[in-house]
Amino acid sequence: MALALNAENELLKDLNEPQKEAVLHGDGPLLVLSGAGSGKTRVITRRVAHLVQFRNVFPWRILAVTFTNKAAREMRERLVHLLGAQAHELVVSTFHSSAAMILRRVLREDAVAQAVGLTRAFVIYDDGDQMQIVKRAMREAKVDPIMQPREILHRIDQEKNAARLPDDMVVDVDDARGVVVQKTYRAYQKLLRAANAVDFGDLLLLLVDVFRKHPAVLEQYQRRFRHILVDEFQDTNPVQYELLRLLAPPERRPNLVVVGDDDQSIYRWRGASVDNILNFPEQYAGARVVKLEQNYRSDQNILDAAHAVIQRNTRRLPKKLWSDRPKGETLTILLNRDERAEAQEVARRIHGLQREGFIKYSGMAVFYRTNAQSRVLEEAMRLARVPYTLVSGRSFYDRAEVRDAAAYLRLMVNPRSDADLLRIINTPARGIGDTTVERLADWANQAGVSLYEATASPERIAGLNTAAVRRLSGFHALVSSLHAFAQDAQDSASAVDQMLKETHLVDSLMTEGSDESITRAENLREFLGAAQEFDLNRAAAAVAVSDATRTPAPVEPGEEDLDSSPLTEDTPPLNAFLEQISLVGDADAEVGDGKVALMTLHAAKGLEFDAVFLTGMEEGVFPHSRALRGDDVEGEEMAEERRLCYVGFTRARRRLFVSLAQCRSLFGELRYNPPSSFLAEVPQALFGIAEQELPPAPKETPYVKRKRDWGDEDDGPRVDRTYSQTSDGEGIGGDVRGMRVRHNQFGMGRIISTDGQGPNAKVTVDFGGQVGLKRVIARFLMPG
DNA sequence: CCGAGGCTCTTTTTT
DNA sequence: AGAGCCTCGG
Repeated sequence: MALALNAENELLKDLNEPQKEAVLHGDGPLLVLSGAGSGKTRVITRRVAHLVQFRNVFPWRILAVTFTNKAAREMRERLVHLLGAQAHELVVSTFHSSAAMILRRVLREDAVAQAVGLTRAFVIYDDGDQMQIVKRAMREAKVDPIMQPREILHRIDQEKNAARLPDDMVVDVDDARGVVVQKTYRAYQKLLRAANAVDFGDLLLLLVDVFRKHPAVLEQYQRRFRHILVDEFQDTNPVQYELLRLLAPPERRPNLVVVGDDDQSIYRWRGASVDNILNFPEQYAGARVVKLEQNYRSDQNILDAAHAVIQRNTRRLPKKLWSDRPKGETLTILLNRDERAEAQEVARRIHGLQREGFIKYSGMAVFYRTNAQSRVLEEAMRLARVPYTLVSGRSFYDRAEVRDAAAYLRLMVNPRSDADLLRIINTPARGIGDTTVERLADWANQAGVSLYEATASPERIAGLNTAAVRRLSGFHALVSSLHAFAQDAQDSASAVDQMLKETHLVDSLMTEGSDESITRAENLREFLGAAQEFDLNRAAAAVAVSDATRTPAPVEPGEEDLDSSPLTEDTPPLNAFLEQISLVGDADAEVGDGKVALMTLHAAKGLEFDAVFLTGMEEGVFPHSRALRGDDVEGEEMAEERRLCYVGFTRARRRLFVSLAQCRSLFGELRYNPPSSFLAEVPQALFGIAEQELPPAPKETPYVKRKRDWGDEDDGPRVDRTYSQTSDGEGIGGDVRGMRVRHNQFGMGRIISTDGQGPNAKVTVDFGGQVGLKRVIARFLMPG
């Protein structure tokens, strides 16, 4: 017993009071309001460990849900560290992954499968597939072409996020667009079911639907999951919340622990509703509320800056983040001529920090608002030989050839998947062209069968010549053979291998012989490698939860029938691999590893770094122009941008660099954006510079000049790219920083930063007083 | 039936 | 600037 007590103290020893309170909280709902860097992941993992070790809760009765796979992976690792092999019996995954697993499970029951219209082999469609289906749905529902497919899809997604099936939509009769959405939505769902496919939204929505309609099924899971913990609760959308309410009904005072920070809610656009966290205490009457307000991560200057920005938002839950950390270094502004100069400057600073020796590459990160900004940054990192990883999650699986391979795999497990069939019916080219496909599709439509089924007897299809018939038969034989193989496949690698062989995907690329096609062939081999790795991991996990190590099933009366098996059990190996691809993405792109991390602000949530570079701090870039448009009446979009800024700032432990460019090319036009309004919100002392040195606050509208307006003439603004291209990121006048200089017109000043080198370098000089910051050409300056 | 080339339109963030 | 869509010529 003494030993156990010691162990318990061990588990609690480095926690502060509110953290302990959350970890030790007994039964009933709990809301943990946790500010940035206040140790919430630690609280969740310790609580789970505590439940298992000291409250004798079976690990398989605990469901811990996160939003991103990164977060889930990290949590699992920490739990393995705390609990050992038992941790593998916990269900730790994202909302979508756990919903997918449970959905496959409940489909075991015929009644459910019937009602939902899916089999256990269902496949998950991604964004591209969804677009295809929407277009087809629009045709079949014969809707007025008053809306773009993209927009309709967005509306459908929103409906799903709100937990509404087509029939649940409330549409006004004279709301023409609403009618279009509803009709398309209905046809869209029919097409998905016909293809034995679901989209991301369905994973949650259909499960909610099943639970609502089959109380007995729901009850099994209510009984099984005695403890549910949700991370990043501020980002739950209504379907997710509904799922939680079903599994943990408020009136039962369930053991539901939700952890979140309303200031870090950045997924409103995806249907997340901050109200979920704001109203939780009412929804779950009697819920305990614990606030984690001590920040352990960032130096005070950084926290002050973050606070200055976020406190401009109204409608926040009252809390005040504090820290006993030192003030630390001041924040640094990097003002640059254009985005290339910006990227180079960031690379240069990264080198600088690394050379100082206190911060390693792996402790640094570069953030940006939109993915499009990453390209220039990547280029600069390569040029400057800064090791970096692009944390985008899915780059590898987004490549065309890899998606082709995935489409074949999905077709293997589920030949009815029309979207996949259409994708690869002529890849590699096998002489089945548009006309043939159109006739095939028409016939399938008439007959009410899938495209694959239609290829079974192509001779029945009118208008096809003998060659086309022969080719379709050949294709059918291929898919049917692959399907048969997939039925018996014990692992995913053998299926991938077989698929690559039979389809000649690799061979055809190799015969093509171009550099590019060889790269693509290599990607496909890498895809096979990914499948092998996946199989190994799965096997290892299976061993960990094998009967030998399994925590015994319950012996409590009335619980003999409780299913304690791993949730993954019902997912066939190939589906599991596919699920990993679509739900988890590229697991290789891990943070750390001696490399600087490049990512969007959204991807940065939940991470922390010694040094953070927040690039593109310009009005229109960040905050994004969408949030600045007039249609944001509530200011909600702007509030979300501000929260995003808060998230970005609070990722930094020690150093925070904010950088901006005077002009930047966007969609082929040069844009002159004023500095981000967020910069003006930060007290200037935090930058360690006097008031007048700051870039001017945004007032004029961004100056935009279209390229074709100025053609090849030398008039109009131009960016001289030669500086960016010739300089190597080393010593672009770096040593003149702080130097005193004199200018004929502006007088005495101090150099803040430089772009380029030589007499034509652009130099930012602080002239003080009325003049303030000016950018001037180096040759107009005299040493002061 | 296939590929090349010109055209348009686009972009926020992701499970 | 780049991707995807469409049209045209082989």
